[in-house]
Amino acid sequence: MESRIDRIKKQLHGASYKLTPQREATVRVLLENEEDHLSAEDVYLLVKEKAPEIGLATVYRTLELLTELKIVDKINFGDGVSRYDLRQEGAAHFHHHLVCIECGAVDEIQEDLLEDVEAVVEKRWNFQIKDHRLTFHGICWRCTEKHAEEKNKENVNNPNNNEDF
Amino acid sequence: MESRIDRIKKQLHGASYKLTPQREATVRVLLENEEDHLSAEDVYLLVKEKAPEIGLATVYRTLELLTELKIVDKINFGDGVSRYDLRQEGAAHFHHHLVCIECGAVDEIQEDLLEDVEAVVEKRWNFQIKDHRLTFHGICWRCTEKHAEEKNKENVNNPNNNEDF
DNA sequence: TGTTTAATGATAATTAATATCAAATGATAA
DNA sequence: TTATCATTTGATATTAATTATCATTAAACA
Ligand SMILES: [Zn+2]
Ligand SMILES: [Zn+2]
Ligand SMILES: [Zn+2]
Ligand SMILES: [Zn+2]
Repeated sequence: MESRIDRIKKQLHGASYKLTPQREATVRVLLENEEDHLSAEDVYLLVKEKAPEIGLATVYRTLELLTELKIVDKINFGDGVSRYDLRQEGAAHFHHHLVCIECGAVDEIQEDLLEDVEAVVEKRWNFQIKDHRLTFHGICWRCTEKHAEEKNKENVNNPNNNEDF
Repeated sequence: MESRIDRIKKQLHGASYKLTPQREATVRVLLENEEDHLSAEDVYLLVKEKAPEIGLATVYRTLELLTELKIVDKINFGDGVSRYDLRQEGAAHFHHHLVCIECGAVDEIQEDLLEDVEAVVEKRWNFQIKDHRLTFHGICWRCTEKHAEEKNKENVNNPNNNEDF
């Protein structure tokens, strides 16, 4: 954690920015909620817990800065809100997402999976890929399991249930 | 074109909606600009040319309705605006996009390309995929060509240019 | 220490999208 | 046709996310 912050500090310095206390507090919130997909507002509320004097504008500015430096990626899942996602250290590309249309959960896929597709696109469309966004919308494993359980319960209560036939 | 509108009309009726003159005008604008990626505001301005009495709210409502019926897909390329894209008739999935980070052009990929990836995701992550969004960010072929031309010109003007060594 | 520059916080302004509601339209049945 | 009822519309108010502004503060400098 500390070493991660140190490296981010160096990245900022490399682009002649400072890691101010407000920026550090913001980065810490992102690190502590690495698996979440927080909006600027979400980050603001969490940062305020440790640094109550921080302003919303500063959070927006910090997130913008981190995006510019490719420390975080900005993504929009279709609700009108931008969300901010720490990039895996050293990752060449942004990771992928599974958005559940039933429960709203957002799961991550860290594996690349797109290598072949990107080779085709670069060649056939003569397009130099710098980054990508890949999001699947569907039903997550938790919701699928829940459905199976419910169906089970139904059949126990009513063994002659023949909806399957 | 007319037959396409007829089929959309039937889709609306099937869901017990009417194809009102306002809705038809909106659909026509989408058909006439099929390769563009119009925002609600863009659509509004274009529709007003043929149906000046239409209100912005109606355009938003129509686009929402068409999205619900999967006649159009709503997509966001990272500027804060939703854009609306006619789905290919009969297409199972939304097509992919190439967004140029230099000139802003948005090109389309109609080929699926994701079949294998989706099979892996469905199995390994136990996720039932219903739809997807795939966007590549990079440099389009036009910008690449332009760069090549510029470099050429440079070398003609200054044959001893040795920046390549 | 004074001087310059960068960063911050409060708040105003902008913008996209949604909500509200009275009026218009359209289909339906007497 | 006319009365009736639900749907749709247009104008406008409202909400919500983001950006802009600007005076103040903090940091680097020399
Ligand atoms: Zn789920
Ligand atoms: Zn993520
Ligand atoms: Zn380009
Ligand atoms: Zn498209």
